[in-house]
Amino acid sequence: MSTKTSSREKLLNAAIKLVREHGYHATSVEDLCKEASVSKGAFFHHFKSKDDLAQMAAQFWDERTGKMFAEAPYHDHENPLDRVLGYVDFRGQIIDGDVHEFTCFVGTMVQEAYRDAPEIRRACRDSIFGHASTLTGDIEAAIEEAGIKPRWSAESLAQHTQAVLQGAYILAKATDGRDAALESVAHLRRYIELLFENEPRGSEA
Amino acid sequence: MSTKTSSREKLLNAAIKLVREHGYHATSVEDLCKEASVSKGAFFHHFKSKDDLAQMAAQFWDERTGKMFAEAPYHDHENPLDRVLGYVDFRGQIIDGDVHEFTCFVGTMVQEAYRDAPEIRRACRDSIFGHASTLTGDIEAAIEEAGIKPRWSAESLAQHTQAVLQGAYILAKATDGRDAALESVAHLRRYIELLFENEPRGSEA
DNA sequence: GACAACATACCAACCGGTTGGTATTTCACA
DNA sequence: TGTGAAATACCAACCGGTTGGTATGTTGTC
Repeated sequence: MSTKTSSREKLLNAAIKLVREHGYHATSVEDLCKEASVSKGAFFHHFKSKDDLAQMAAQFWDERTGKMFAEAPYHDHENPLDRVLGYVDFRGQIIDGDVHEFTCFVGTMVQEAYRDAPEIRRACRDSIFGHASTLTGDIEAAIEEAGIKPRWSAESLAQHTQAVLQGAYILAKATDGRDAALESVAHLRRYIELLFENEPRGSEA
Repeated sequence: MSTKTSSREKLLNAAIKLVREHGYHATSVEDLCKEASVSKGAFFHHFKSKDDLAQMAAQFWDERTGKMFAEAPYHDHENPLDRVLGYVDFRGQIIDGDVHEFTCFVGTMVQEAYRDAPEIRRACRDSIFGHASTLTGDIEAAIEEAGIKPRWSAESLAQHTQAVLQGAYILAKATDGRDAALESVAHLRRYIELLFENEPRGSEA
């Protein structure tokens, strides 16, 4: 339990920072070592390869963001729909600062790795869809509480929230600003509100 | 008017193909030359640099897809809302084949270039938002026809459709399949339907 | 003295880009 | 219509720098 961060963790954090800024292939092993203030020897002591680091960084990101969302205040709402909408609001709140500070590490990386690095792809997929699955319980409860029989599944809506967020980040990158992203999050919130206001109640439409 | 495609155009097409498959930085100039069956000399005769090709390819993609959407059948609907929903359905229909065949070239590239290559970023932004703007007219007409006074703007909804599509492509890449993307497009369609069913009519809510 | 945790020096392959040169097309003017 | 000079289109060989990865040595700790 040393006070200073281990080399391994410094490299993991460097990967998250530099990949979000420049992308995976544009970030060299030397860039990562410089950012983490470690030698190349240390890098290859802790990781088999650059791809190995990427895979581990995806898991590290998943754990880090997992904790952050688990501790977020939106879980405190009694009403399950309020928890879902609270999640969306929370996602809007953390769209702040520079683009590379609020965009998604695994969403960025999977675009560069999905075809040529299947292990990275799977690690990113697990992070995105694992995070989405933390929403399905609340969505299911909201469906039950509203007494509706939707044609869409809770899982599908949870995954759709991730699609909207990932797409919002692309608009943010394209414009180099957060405004377009926030607009999309507002549309997502409105969609969920409409879904629970207007689905047919207690019958298959 | 020669029958064979020019070297310049072959390189542009090679860029679109290889960047969609492997990403921008993972695609080397030599890869592009091999794919286009031209020499490196020809490459640098037609383009100042790799970044220059990328910028030109973004414009080329914009023109190509612009024609494709201009000729698509959804414009034929009399009702403007049907044209908007027809557009979304059309976007769903072209999500077919391998992932790299239906994903967006400029959306992929802007993620790798937004910070270090501002000219590429701008070219990608112009393509995405220019395409979005082809929808605003129909959305405005649909608003007028429905007699609603929405809190959202036509432009904002048009841009949101692009966010959903870009995000859908990320889910497709993460899963290496189209199913999750199609689900998100279905959610987008449902959102637009709900917006025009349920907005307050003729008054500010 | 065994082992993890590094550091240094190094490598072959590859990178974007340049060079000097040639084949082909275009076009003004006799 | 013929001609020559300029512009265009292209090619193979090459360049210095960078790449991911390795080989070998050193240090601190149990």
